[in-house]
Amino acid sequence: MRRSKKDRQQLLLETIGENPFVTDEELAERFEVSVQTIRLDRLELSIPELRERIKSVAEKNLSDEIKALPIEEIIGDIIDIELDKNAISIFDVKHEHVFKRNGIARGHHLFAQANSLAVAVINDELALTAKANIQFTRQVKEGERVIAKARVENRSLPGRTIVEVDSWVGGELVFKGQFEMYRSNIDEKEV
Amino acid sequence: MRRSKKDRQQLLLETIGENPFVTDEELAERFEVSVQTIRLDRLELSIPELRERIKSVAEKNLSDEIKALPIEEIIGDIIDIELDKNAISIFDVKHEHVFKRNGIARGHHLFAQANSLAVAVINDELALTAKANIQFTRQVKEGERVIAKARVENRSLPGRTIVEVDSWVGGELVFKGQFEMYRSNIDEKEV
DNA sequence: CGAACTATTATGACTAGGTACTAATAGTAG
DNA sequence: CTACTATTAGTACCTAGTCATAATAGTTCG
Repeated sequence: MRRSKKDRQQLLLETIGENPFVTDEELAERFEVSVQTIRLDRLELSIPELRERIKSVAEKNLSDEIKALPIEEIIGDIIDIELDKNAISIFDVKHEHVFKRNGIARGHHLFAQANSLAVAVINDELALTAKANIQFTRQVKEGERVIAKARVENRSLPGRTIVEVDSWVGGELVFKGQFEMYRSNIDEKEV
Repeated sequence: MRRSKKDRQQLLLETIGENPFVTDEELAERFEVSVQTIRLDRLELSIPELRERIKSVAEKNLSDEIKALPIEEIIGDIIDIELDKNAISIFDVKHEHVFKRNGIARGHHLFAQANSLAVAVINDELALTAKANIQFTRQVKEGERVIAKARVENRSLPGRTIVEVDSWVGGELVFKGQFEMYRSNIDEKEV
């Protein structure tokens, strides 16, 4: 045994988690076991075969697109949403989001996350940002995870909705914005 | 012939475009032709097989680096710049920048262009946005060219610089923002 | 009329990346 | 020694195709 069964299976989960596109054959080579062993492992761990994995990734994508009234191209992953009330999204700051020179996240990514969330939380297909008032209260670095929390204010004008978005890294406030959103379905009943 | 070859192939393109998960067999039933005919059609139209289609949908989704924003160092092309004074950039609104639903540009792209320009115009390697006050004054559609003009205000505070950015499409103002930028190379503490 | 051509269908051999099942072997524990 | 686990091997079968070849039906040209 190169590794214990348990270790290998743990690694297998991680490996497939990172890259669902890997075949049993490739995995067998990587772990220096036979293809059959990999298949037994997958069976025990209830990991579906390659094609099913790919399919589910694709379906997840497609279903996002279908249900995509507001959620078309959100920056960050929405993990919780209650339309017209509040929403939370996560955005992991990666290498491509930061200034090369100092590793600090470019402001527009934080803005994009907040703006996306503000658009998404509004229960309106055509929500658009009209104005925004924002502050970057702390610099965000590569590798940090930004949690944005949006809440819709009640004191909204007709046809306009105010959304407050606060973004946090750990316990620290890194971004604060007030978004004035235009909405189209002012007094209409919508589905 | 139930339909002409041309009609069927046109419909085939649309059908697969709407639902890439459909098999040749299902298509054959739908169009009342043999599976072989469907395959010939796909060959002529260069439509890849089901598995390849699913895979590409999945891959598109998985590369959230692309999804997260293909934002390089600068959004838009800077066509004129005078450090600490003013700068101009051009940003062409393409398909990937707009809401699918209505073809209106997502606010964060206009913000990103303006923010990028505000950072660039500051004669400081480590310029960062501290606050911004922005307005989206007119909707921008796919295909339009946005010209952003940044000018640095003199009335800046120590360690801070105010940059005004106005963005235009043709003669119309589409975006207006006031950016308060940090700068490090004034005798201030490191940021 | 027959030859030429297009469109369609059928057939068979082969492929990747599996599932499901059976069987053999190596190594360890009681 | 026996029981058991872990691993490997092999076979048949599956889906959703590719590729090549051939047969057939219908139409058009001369």
